[in-house]
Amino acid sequence: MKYEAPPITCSDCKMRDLCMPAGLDKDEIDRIDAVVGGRRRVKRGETLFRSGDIFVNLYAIRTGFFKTCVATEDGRDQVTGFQMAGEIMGLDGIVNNQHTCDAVALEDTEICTLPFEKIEDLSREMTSLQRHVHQIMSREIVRENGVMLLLGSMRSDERLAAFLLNLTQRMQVRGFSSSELILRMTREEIGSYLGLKLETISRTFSKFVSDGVIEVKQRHVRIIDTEALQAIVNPA
Amino acid sequence: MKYEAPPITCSDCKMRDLCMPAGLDKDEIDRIDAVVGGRRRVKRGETLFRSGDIFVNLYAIRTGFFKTCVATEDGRDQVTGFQMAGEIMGLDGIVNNQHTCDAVALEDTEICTLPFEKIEDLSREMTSLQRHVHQIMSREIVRENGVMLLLGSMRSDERLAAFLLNLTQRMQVRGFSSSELILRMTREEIGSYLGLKLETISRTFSKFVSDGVIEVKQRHVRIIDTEALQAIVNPA
DNA sequence: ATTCATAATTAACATAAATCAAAAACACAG
DNA sequence: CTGTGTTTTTGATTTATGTTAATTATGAAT
Repeated sequence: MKYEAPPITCSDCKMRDLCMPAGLDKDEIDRIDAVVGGRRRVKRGETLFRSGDIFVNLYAIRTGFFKTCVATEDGRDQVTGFQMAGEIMGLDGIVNNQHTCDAVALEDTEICTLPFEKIEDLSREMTSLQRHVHQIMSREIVRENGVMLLLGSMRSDERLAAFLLNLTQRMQVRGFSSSELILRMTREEIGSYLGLKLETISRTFSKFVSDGVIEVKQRHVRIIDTEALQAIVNPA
Repeated sequence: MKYEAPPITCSDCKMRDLCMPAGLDKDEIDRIDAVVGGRRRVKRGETLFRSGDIFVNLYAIRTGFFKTCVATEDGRDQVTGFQMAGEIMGLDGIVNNQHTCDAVALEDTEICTLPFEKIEDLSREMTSLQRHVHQIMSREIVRENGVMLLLGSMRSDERLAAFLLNLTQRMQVRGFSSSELILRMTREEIGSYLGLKLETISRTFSKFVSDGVIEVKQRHVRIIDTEALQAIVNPA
């Protein structure tokens, strides 16, 4: 089957340092490898899980970009995050055995399925894994705290600058350029995440361009002046 | 010492159902009791932990109300939550062994100290505790998703209505009236949490009063028409 | 009781961002 | 290459919320 993901193991995976605990020995890696339920592709626009689905697995992204969104009953929705390779999705489902958000692929992706019960079983035996699971969840809590700060007390230009810096930082950790950026999401999705309308995103991009802080060509963004962006986020 | 908290154990604690796993036998309760590091009072205005503090403990609230806030470098800050009896604080500290928010008592409180290493040790042996810790963290993630939805896509009256309903629901779980409410926080703190200014909170309260939805006398709020509040949050 | 500090209300006015609208740029199927 | 739908940009206008300011309530301290 041409579209099956290659049968790669965690030991071979370049994202290992991001989604697994650091400093494991060979045996420990194999034990984690054994709980990974499967790897599969999710194509652009497809949904990995959606609100209301029974929770069984966490998912690690091997390649590609996702968004997660929550919705009100009357149909408004809110992007709650953009996830990239090495990040874990599905933590929202643990508390009530049911997902409370949708995870949608923003480009063709490959994901690893992590049956949560098995993760729990193994993390009772492996302190490093237990610690890692706790850290992943805590990291998500801290991230969301930051988004609350952004949504609750920043202006539109501060929000967009913070967003761009966050993306480049995460890309840099993954070995990509910290000044060159290809956005996987629309202006509307960025706006939803930042609590703004797409027109405001577009206008703010234009303003940054005319101020010489970035260059924008479609979804391709080049950061010209990182310090200026930082100064926008954090006016001295 | 008059101001020492009484040496109450989890077995005696009325909040047990909220902060502990359900359905434990006597022995299991005792084992959890043994890891609780201590109980102490934190008075109104005092800080339980603050951003930058080394993370050692989680804290369970026995009585009283807290707020948590994060801050930008340039001094703006954002209330990220209001916590009440039975809720757990400090999860933000796990990921980097350092707290990233401040926890401030909004009235005189009693808290239980939960040394996190001991929690981790015990939860490797007690599946129910392990599961419980995961649920608490996941619940916090889901809560913050909800706040993001509120901050990112609701109007001021919708935000305040949602806030009031959330508070009454949580009070009701604790055996209090679902229509009678004493706010422990100022208008400014509510505003910070909801991404609004205190004047907007005050105006919106006044509007709700003149619409006959609530009665407000200082920090005392009486919900007259719950359905109307729900309709504001979720316009059909 | 009186004073002082903090909190809350209310009004008038300013502004950032939303809304409405139109055009341009682009992606892609045929 | 051509037509069609989506995404993006930009401008004109409106509006929700912020800002400023003055007044009143409340509670704590003496």
